Amino acid sequence: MAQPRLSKLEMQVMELFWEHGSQAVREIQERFPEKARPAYTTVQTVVNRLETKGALARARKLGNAHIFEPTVSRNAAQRRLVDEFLKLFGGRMQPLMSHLVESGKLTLEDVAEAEKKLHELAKKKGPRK
Amino acid sequence: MAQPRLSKLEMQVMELFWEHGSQAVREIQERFPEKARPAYTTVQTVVNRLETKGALARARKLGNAHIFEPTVSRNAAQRRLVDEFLKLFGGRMQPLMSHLVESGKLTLEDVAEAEKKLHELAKKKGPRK
DNA sequence: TAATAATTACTACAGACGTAGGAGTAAGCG
DNA sequence: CGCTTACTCCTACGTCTGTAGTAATTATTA
Repeated sequence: MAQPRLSKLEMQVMELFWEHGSQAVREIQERFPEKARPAYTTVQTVVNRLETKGALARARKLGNAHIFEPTVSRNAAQRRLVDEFLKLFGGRMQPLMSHLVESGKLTLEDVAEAEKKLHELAKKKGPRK
Repeated sequence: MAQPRLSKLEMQVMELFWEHGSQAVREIQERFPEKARPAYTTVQTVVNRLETKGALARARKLGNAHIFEPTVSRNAAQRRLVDEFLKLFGGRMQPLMSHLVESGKLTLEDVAEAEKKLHELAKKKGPRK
């Protein structure tokens, strides 16, 4: 498997790595909002699983603690999620977009931004037939 | 819980209900593409779970078979998924849109469509400050 | 109505996840 | 060099999902 699927909590942990770089389990754990902070060993388990999945690697040791570093990019991981998610909609964008619009999450700026990107991409790749 | 989360397979089954209306387990099963058709009892299990979750209900009997009918709308279920999915992105649309664009799933038509919807919505709700 | 076919009901099970406890071990401190 | 603290390693466990078998029951039909 290229990149195995990452679960919700695993993504949250990865997010902390992408945002703050290499760090130890303790640091990760303490970055969780106090109100919803998992036990140290819970974070540890997740980190271990991420290591097994090849999303994190041990970079070095600091004292007796392992410092982990991300080995997949946020981009790759998110892409993976988006692809999978789209399948739930039968790959059809229309319903997805509708929901985004109706829920108020998608703004005109977002749309404009997307349009710009699309045009750039079209230019780079060459206009299709 | 308003609508409990529906899994991938559960969504696939629901999709068949939304598309074809009330039907029996056997029909559902046979609608799966032959190449990836789960065992009859697998479908049955999923249908039962959907019933428990309140997404399907027994409408009537035909012979000794139960005819199930959907009790949640496709719209509501999809909305649920979209909301949950967005959380994985910290609610930020930008990365999501980027991926959609880059994967080539989002077309200019989709964007135009979204824009139109946004304008309609703005009109209906009244222009904000 | 007795045999046959189709359905339902119940049970099972493995893998992924969230969650975490406990034992063992290494590090630093006094 | 013991003591205390922090961290790792291993194990566990309940829930959800995908998957499906078997037994019991109901229809159907010859």
